[in-house]
Amino acid sequence: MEHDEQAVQLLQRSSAREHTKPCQTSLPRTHCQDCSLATLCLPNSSDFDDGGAAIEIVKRSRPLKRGEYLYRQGDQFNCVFAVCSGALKTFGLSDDGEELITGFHLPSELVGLSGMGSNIYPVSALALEETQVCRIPLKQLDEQPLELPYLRRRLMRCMSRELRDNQQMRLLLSKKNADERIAAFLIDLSARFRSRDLPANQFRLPMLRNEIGSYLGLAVETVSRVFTRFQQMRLIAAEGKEVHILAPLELSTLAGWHLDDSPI
Amino acid sequence: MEHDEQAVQLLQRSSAREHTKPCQTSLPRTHCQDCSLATLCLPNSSDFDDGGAAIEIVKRSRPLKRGEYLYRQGDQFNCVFAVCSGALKTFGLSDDGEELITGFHLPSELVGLSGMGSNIYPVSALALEETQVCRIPLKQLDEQPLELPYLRRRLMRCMSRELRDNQQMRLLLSKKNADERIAAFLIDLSARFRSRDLPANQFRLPMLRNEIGSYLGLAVETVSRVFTRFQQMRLIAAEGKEVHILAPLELSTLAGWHLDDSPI
DNA sequence: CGCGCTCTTGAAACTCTTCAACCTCGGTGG
DNA sequence: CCACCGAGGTTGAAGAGTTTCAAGAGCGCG
Repeated sequence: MEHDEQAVQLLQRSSAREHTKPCQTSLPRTHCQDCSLATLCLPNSSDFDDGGAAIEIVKRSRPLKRGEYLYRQGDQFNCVFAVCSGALKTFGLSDDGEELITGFHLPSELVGLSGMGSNIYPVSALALEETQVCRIPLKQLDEQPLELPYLRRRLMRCMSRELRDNQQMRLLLSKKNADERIAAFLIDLSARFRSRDLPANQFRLPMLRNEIGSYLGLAVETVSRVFTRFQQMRLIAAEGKEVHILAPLELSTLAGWHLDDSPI
Repeated sequence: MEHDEQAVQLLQRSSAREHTKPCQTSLPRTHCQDCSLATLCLPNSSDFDDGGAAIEIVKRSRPLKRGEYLYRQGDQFNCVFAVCSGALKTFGLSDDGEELITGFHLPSELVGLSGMGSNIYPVSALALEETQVCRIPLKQLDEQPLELPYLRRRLMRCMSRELRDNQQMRLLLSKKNADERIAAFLIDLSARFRSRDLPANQFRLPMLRNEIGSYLGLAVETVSRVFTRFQQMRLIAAEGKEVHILAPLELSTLAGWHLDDSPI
């Protein structure tokens, strides 16, 4: 597992007209405009009053292998990342060295926002599978005020969104039992797949059972038991990481989302 | 309990030279410069490159009485608030109508950030005691990009801070037992009092036991039992809401903060 | 092929919640 | 002035849910 600076080695991005020779890693030159996630990663493209400036500073990194770090807890904060493909987890370490997962990040989602206000990343980010990200270099927003109103707003909105998600997770962790937590977790994942126009009721979990447990504040064994119980109840069909949601409505009811389901 | 719009009735702020006649509510005219919390609420005043513009838009509201709402869950997002005096709690409602507390807000701290990216406040904010706030009208940061770099940065930093605090709370809720939660809660409060140059080891809790429980994901009875146990262990002395921390170090150890204690 | 990791399952142990009772205190009204 | 009342707080005992410990099955990979 390499460290951030090596791991995220940036490509030289070719400008629109300029034709550069292929670099060693032979990665595709990319533009946000070409990206299949553009509408998700940069929503409201009508809002593009930066004249393309925002896009110019976003660069795609070389792919991360499974188990590779995007950044580590304590690293100097450089930039925020948008996931292009694959999946990441962010986590910190507890006193006894146990890994405590704070989030999973799928394509079209941003990673690293929590480091924004300070000099360092407060958690580590690691690839759960072959993963590609786009790097949004911000240095310190403090020292170098962004002159890109569009991107700034987008970041603001994402942070606010993450704040609300976090609060909802806190409610989940304080008040919900194991069944409700797993149900909510599956429904949440389902919605995130749907937002990418992927099958919402049939997907592959990018994380292990024990990672689900760490995220939801449950022991692995409990996660496993709940999965088994859900299958007996015909709510889901699961085979390893492959999951079919058989009864989405019942599952949603079980999850019992209440505060604000609507992401606005 | 009144609604936001009535509750937060703004004063006309007098300009520096202009002498206006007292208004009916006879509240003191205030400036950020005069505020005892200025260095906390607006840290790094050397950084004041807005030429005072940021300060101009901040207005102090009339005091809220205990039990009065600052805003309600679902209200349209108008502004962020800085607490001047008193204390607030923010909370949502669960399916069964139970109140779920997401945070306590003491003087010098901001309230309402989680509504920033959307049109509405995702939680309610209510005064735990006589409370005064300063209103920072932002409308929608989206539509009306702030031209106040200093204030914008301050908000950014606060959101990021809140993100990290939230993640730490999630760790607390997933992994810590009742003793550890209460210890962490007291240590956190202690630090927040200290940052205002108030006694860090002797303070009055602005919230009820059941509110502590709601915040920490514990039953009231559990909170009460832990308080009793801590007193038997001579970690604290508590009489109602009045708390003395007798053994700050032991309490910190018990709390076992690990991820990032340093607020940067 | 076997080793290790993941996942599953069972039984015991433990923590926290729930239910119920009681206490204290401050406010209110007789 | 005192009794009453309700809210907040404390304490005990029973019960539920989850963790922990232990063992075994499945599976991929060197």
